[in-house]
Amino acid sequence: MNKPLTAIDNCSSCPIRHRAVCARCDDDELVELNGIKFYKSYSAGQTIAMRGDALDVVASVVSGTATLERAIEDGRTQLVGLLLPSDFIGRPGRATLQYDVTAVTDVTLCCFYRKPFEALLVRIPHVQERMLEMALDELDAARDWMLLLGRKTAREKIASFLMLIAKRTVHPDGRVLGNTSRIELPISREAMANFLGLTIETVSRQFTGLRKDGVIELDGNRSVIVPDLETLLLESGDDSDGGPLI
Amino acid sequence: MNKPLTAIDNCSSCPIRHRAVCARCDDDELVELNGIKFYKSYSAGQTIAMRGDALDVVASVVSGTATLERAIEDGRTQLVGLLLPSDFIGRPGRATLQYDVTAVTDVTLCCFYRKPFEALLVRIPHVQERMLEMALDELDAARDWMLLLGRKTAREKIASFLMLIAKRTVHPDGRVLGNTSRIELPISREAMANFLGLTIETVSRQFTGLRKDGVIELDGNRSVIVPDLETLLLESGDDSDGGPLI
DNA sequence: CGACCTATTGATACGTATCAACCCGAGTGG
DNA sequence: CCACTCGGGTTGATACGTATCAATAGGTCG
Repeated sequence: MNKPLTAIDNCSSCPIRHRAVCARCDDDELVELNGIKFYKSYSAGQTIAMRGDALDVVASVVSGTATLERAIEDGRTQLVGLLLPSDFIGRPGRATLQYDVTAVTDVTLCCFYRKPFEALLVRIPHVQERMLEMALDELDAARDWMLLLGRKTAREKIASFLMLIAKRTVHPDGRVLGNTSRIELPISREAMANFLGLTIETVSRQFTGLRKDGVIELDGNRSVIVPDLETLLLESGDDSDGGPLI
Repeated sequence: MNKPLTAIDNCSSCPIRHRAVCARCDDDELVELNGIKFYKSYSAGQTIAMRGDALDVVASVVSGTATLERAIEDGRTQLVGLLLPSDFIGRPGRATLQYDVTAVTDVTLCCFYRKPFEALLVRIPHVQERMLEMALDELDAARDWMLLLGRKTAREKIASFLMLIAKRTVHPDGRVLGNTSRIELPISREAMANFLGLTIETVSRQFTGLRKDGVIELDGNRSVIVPDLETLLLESGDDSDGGPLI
């Protein structure tokens, strides 16, 4: 499913070249990054790292989907990040990982050892600028997610989640709204439940409810057809005047 | 209640000198910051800025408490940030504000016009480094908050909130746990409810419950005495092995 | 003193969790 | 080729936690 590594071992042909931490780098800087990067792949279901692990490596997601989650002892789990291609894993300046990272599909990472990467942050301001921009974007996303978790109903949560995936998936230059669209769900019902602060049963019931009301159609477990994205947006409880998210 | 502006108009005597965006600056850089900063004060209850406003100014909280919140049309509101001294308001590179910002106590801000501040970010890497560090800290805090909102019970939410305030309030060098402590609540029951994804009535009931169980004592509406912080920590549902947050 | 705001307490409703059964497609092995 | 099992998903009955609606209490200010 993933491109073989050989196809992307040169940064200039990398699929996340223009969205990841390296987005602003010029050719010279890219050469430097290229020199210290290495790829690592994980198969679906595999644990990439666990809370408390030493954080020796930071990485960008090149392909596939991973999750960031936080758990309490009694088993309750909250997904706190959905890592899609171009998203960054790990944090410069911190020695241990705060969250569990899991590959939900086959995943390929573009990795850097943390120490040299930190040194590089200082030398190449373009990387640091992009890191800051990405961190602030994630912060905004996290805050929207807090509104969802704290104040939205189960149905609104599901609709919001579908909109989120639709937005992240669609061509960055393309329009999103106003027409039929197929949404490929990157995660299972259980992961969705953990993302939305719900149980798997409630997630399932809300899918059924939205289907019966004609808002969505289901095509297998991992694919949703949305006849009218505007209707779905209304169900999500989000302001229409929210401004462009990407 | 606040120090008069004249007492802090020199950066070197500023109370947030070592925690705000300027924390890593040397004396020369401080002079440059000093040259373009200006103070602005708001009284308790005042709106500092609203969602959609042009973001011409960015600022650090010097004293007082402000909130960042997100609302949906029907009145549901979620607090997405609690801004205490040294916290930063606004985002370089973005032209409009995403959240409503309100002063909950009298607040003094150290302001910069956004454009010159952005230029300064490029010139003074120390500021950008610190901005990145602070953004990542906030991201971690937001993720912890997502766990709270999505998975914790009302009682755990209240206990977690009290622990959060205790941690932010205590002397940065001082120990927190193991002894009696008085926590001054910076916000009203309503704001707490909006922070925790609860109603004001539930917040009140949980306070009563924790009081009846001897976990806390109430001294007026804005002050909580905690006989044993360890007990409160247990009530919060957080792992004890969570590592130091600050 | 009365008006008002914030917080508390009470009665009840409602949404989601919980517990349990069932369905379905994919492997797997006889 | 079919029976079996297994994991993920759906559906149903019921329980429980928190929201909602309503009344009361306490403090502050005019």
